[in-house]
Amino acid sequence: MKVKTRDRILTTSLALFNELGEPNVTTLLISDEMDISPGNLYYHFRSKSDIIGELFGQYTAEMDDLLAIPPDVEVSLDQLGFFLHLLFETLERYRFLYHDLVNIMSRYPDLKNRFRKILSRKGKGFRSLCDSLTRQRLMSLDQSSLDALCEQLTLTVCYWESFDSLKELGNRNAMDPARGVYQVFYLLMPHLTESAAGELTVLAQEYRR
Amino acid sequence: MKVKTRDRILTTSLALFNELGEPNVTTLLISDEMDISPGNLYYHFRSKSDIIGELFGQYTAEMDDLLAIPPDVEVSLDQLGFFLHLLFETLERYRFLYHDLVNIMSRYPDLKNRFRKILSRKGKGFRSLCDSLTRQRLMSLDQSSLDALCEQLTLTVCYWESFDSLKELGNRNAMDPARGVYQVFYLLMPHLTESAAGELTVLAQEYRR
DNA sequence: GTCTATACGATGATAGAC
DNA sequence: GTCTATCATCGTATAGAC
Repeated sequence: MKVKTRDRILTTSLALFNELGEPNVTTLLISDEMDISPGNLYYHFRSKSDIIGELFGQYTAEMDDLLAIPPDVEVSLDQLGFFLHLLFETLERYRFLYHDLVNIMSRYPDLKNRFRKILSRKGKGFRSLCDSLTRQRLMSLDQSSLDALCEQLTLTVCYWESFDSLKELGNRNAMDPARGVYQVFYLLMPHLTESAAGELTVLAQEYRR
Repeated sequence: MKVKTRDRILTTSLALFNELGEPNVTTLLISDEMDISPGNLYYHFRSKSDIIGELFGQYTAEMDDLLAIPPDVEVSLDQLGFFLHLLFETLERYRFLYHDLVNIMSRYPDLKNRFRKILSRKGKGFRSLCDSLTRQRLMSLDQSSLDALCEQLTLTVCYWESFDSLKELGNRNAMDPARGVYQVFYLLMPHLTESAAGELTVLAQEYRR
């Protein structure tokens, strides 16, 4: 069973975008990498922005799936770690989007609002998770602190990969979702009750590299 | 006394880069905006990357100045707020650098190492400040938490502006350094002693918008 | 120092045969 | 569906006159 060319274009583009940065990837490079002709690529996609739009659609779909957290959910710290790991893994797979955000958004303007929607969904997801921890009396926060924390969590998941890969340039450690989970754990730590914080410290060691 | 053309090129470029994103600003647009010819621009700068390199030099110089924090410094919370405000203000003035980081770094490769140097300098600066707070018994942290906190502070100052302007797209609130200060205050809050946290809460209100 | 004119290369995209 | 041309455009950069 052969993989459809259209899908191969998407996966190849994604890989190249992540590796080289979207602006450095020409339609010629994509078709070259796939051993097809540029004309063939343009048979499947009307333009380069269409490819990006479709990849963004995939990203959105995966994120929506991940962030569909019921407001009455009860998460354990273990489950939280698992969730975060999945989240960082997904963000890493579409990391090119955040590497040249302004450039990408300015060339494909409809992406702006779609980006903002995802952003607010991330914030709401974290809110649900924090609420859950609060209900379980693992965490205790006043309103302002909670707002600031969720904001901070959202910022961190969005930009952690960019930050980390800049710091670890060419390092083998780079691009391990676990590093992100570890960092977020330490963001939550100071707001947890003593026993929960102890548990999370132990858990954090498993994510440490 | 006339401002030198060379300097006007730099300030005009900076303004346009910040407003439109560096990849969207052509040398023609710069010279057009200044009412000079493209040839004239190329008389003063050998290439577009030279302009970016020089702007990056300015950014580095201002940052180095700001981050030259003596290890034995004693800062009050007030002074800390003032420092953060200056820091965010400077980062905002050179925000284009972080808006398309990968793209910029890939086209002007020598910037990579210079970026990393600044990054590590930021981390060390925050370390000195935290050490000062610790010495004054305003803050208390184990080693792992301190590392994670400084990492988090560095990430936040680098990407806060990008994050905030994405969230507040076209909003008037956007691009006020005070918002960044407020956010960083809440990052420090949970690690402070009760009285210091109270003081910082009050101070944070002044930065609230 | 500043201008006009232009070369050059790269890239997104199309036309038409197979 | 896929290929081989080929176009049109744009952006950087240079040459040479004033």
